[in-house]
Amino acid sequence: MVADTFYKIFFPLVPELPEVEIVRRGIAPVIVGQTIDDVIVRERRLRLPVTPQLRQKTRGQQIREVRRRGKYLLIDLEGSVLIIHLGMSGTLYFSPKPPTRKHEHIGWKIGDVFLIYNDPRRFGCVVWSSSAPETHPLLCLLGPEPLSPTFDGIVLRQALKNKRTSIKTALLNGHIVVGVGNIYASESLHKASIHPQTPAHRIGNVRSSRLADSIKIILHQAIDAGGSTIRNFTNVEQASGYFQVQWQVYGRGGQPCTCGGTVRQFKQNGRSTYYCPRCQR
DNA sequence: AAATAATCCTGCGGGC
DNA sequence: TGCCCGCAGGATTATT
Repeated sequence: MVADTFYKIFFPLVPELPEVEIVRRGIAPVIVGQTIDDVIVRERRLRLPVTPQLRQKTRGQQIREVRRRGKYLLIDLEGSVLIIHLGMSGTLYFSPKPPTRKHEHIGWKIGDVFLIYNDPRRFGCVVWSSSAPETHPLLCLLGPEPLSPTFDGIVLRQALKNKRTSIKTALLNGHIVVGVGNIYASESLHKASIHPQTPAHRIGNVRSSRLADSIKIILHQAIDAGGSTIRNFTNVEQASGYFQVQWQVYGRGGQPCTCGGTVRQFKQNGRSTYYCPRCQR
């Protein structure tokens, strides 16, 4: 039973893999095994239009499992699946009331609570699919999971060796690896001491191995920081510790790096990149 | 064919 | 105080 107060998980960051994983861990224990009693759709104009099937095909369905693929959340039903992406401003949280507030686009009535999809910028999507999510157009071309044991320096080097674009741009494209967005790309490259403008094919075996390890460590740290404070999504106060995560370079232009250098900011493909010119080569 | 630019959208903060 | 502008970025589409 969720308390009758309005609780909302708010991420100050754009949801990347760790944030989606934390959402997954937060909602799974509450909804797995439960039945979707009803679906309220208030706004269909998301990145992909919300279809009538989202309500028609899922009412009365039991929730079997909650999985994650990259930045996509997968809610398995009985022979079908909900594919949810939080875009840049999406949040999922529980409320005792149906969705009525601004940007509360979708609400699932599950037992005595509502799971609310809130997304001010509407860059996210909520899709119902009757086929296996792995074959869905949204997911079928995605690269490897960075936290999978099969993702390592060898795999990364192989994927980078024919790419002439910069390593930072390569990390963001979803084909080399999934789940790494603008923030964790900068952080991972800093940890691996790699300059963000390095051509991808110039990253050899040694640095590929270091980068793969760095990505895993950075993502795990973020998940642990959130996961250790957000036990479930019924108490927003417990989330405060998550906000205290300190990035090494992201958002710190002009400030000192731990190496004694000064963090710099510049644009790559319209996206802000942060790095330290002293320790990243 | 691959790399880059434009696009969607709202909230927020700076400047005046 | 309020308005305008720029900025923020995930993923798709269009263009070079």
